[in-house]
Amino acid sequence: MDDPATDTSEQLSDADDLSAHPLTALRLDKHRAALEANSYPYRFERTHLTGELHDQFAALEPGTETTTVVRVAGRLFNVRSMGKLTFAVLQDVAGRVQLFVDRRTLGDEAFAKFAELDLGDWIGVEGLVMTSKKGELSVRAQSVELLSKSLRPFPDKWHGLADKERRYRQRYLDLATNEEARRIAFARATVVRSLRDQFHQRGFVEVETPMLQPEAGGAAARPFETHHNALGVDMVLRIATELHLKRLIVGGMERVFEIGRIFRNEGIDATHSPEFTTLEAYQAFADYNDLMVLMEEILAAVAVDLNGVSTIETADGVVDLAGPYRRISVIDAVNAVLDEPVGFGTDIAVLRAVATEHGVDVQEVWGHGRLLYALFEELVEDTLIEPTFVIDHPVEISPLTRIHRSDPNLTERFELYIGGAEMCDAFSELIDPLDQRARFTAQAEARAAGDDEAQTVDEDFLTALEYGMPPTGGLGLGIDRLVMLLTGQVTIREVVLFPQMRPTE
RNA sequence: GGGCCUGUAGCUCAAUCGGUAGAGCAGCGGACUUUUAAUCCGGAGGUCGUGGGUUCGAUUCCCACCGGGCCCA
Repeated sequence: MDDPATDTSEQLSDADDLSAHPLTALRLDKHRAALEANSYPYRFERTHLTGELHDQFAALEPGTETTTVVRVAGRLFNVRSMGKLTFAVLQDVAGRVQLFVDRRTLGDEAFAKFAELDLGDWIGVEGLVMTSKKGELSVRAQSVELLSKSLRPFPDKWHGLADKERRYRQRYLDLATNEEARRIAFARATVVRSLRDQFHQRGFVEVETPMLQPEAGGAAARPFETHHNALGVDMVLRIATELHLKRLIVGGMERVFEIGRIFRNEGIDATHSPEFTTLEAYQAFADYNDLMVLMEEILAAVAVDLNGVSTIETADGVVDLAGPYRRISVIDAVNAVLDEPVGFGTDIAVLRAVATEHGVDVQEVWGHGRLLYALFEELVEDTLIEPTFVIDHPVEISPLTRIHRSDPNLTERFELYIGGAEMCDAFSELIDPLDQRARFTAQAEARAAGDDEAQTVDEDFLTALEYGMPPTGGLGLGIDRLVMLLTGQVTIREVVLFPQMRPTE
């Protein structure tokens, strides 16, 4: 055998799993025979997706034969042989359709070849549209082509693949066998497209900013570290897109947004992935009040695009994404559940005691702002099921946010909570370079004191601000969490196609 | 980082209070031209995650390790 494409003799040894295992050895033999016969087509001309067939022929009565010839392609599943008649299921991206494989129609030779097919094989079928006696829409096969062989046995036809580890590591099997996996994957794509449409419609320009950066900024998180060989410098993967998008506002782009992956070097759990996707958007001449309205409009539109309605079923009940959403300040939210009200006027020792009493792990360096916000996280966050804007965060925890126009202890910031989870973080952006430098310096001091998530001084960003940034509203939206909410999933791994797992071996 | 649970046939799962394991589906052989997880008959399929320890004997008990899940910090 001179043709390398058909010489498989040295590509798999007898000791190889596929050759050695009885469940795969026969499939492998059939594959080698097909290679030698050079019988695999390079393409298949399809006339209908299965979904299109069901739409077009929904009205056929049971027991109808038509003269309409169609060509469908997909994976073969669920073969039921009656002897001289075989029923099978063909699955494509749109769904499934039954194949009516009748020996008289197909011919003895082709019928025998059909029996050689294995579950999971990719096939192309030409045949006549019909319905069975029970009314099942079917394609009466006139010719069948094996397009690609599946060498490995598929998971259980009824239970599918249930083992979570394998569902994540081998998502292709999950997608091939579990309808829910497909639903979520396509729902995510719909959500992203819908968000993109919404921002485009409002005059926002989609941009891309660096993932590789000399220093991480724009959020409180530890970065992944890497190295650029040619430049000979250490670099980090971005932890936010914020500081570059603001540079574009300085440059006069006025309305920009970016949908992209960011990376944070932290633990993995049901709601945290080391790489996740955010949408950040910045609008010149707008403040945080404008962005709250924008969020209400956009989230309702996305929900409708995906599900047809603005309401969502969650584990905690039905929530409606149609605005307006409730608004409550961080301090009011905390005081709504405390017996004695607290605030910036509260003695710091008393505030620490209250925080400790409610389970906060208080650190010595924390001021009023951080203590108040810690109380919010401890007492309130989980309880916010209906969409709620939590607004006016303390300056201490908001180093990139403009001071509140009516209270110097606070900033003009909001977080949007839905179903007990934070979806969105937004603010009237800090545009004064002098104040921004002071905030960065305070962050650097916290970092020096041991807070390794505190930010560093970004001189390049400060230089940009020194050229003048217009008043701007900016927001960040967690795409993964939004998809979780909209698809009813409780773990982020279910809405990420290939979640990070510990490598095997 | 702490706690709990988990790994058995290709897949989904049982069982053994310590005596080397079963079912359904898939696969293999056979019957069957209207099935819908087809049905019926027959046979086949396992280093019980890995490595130690205890024991006459370990899939089971103990320890460590490698994966995974849930809860907490």
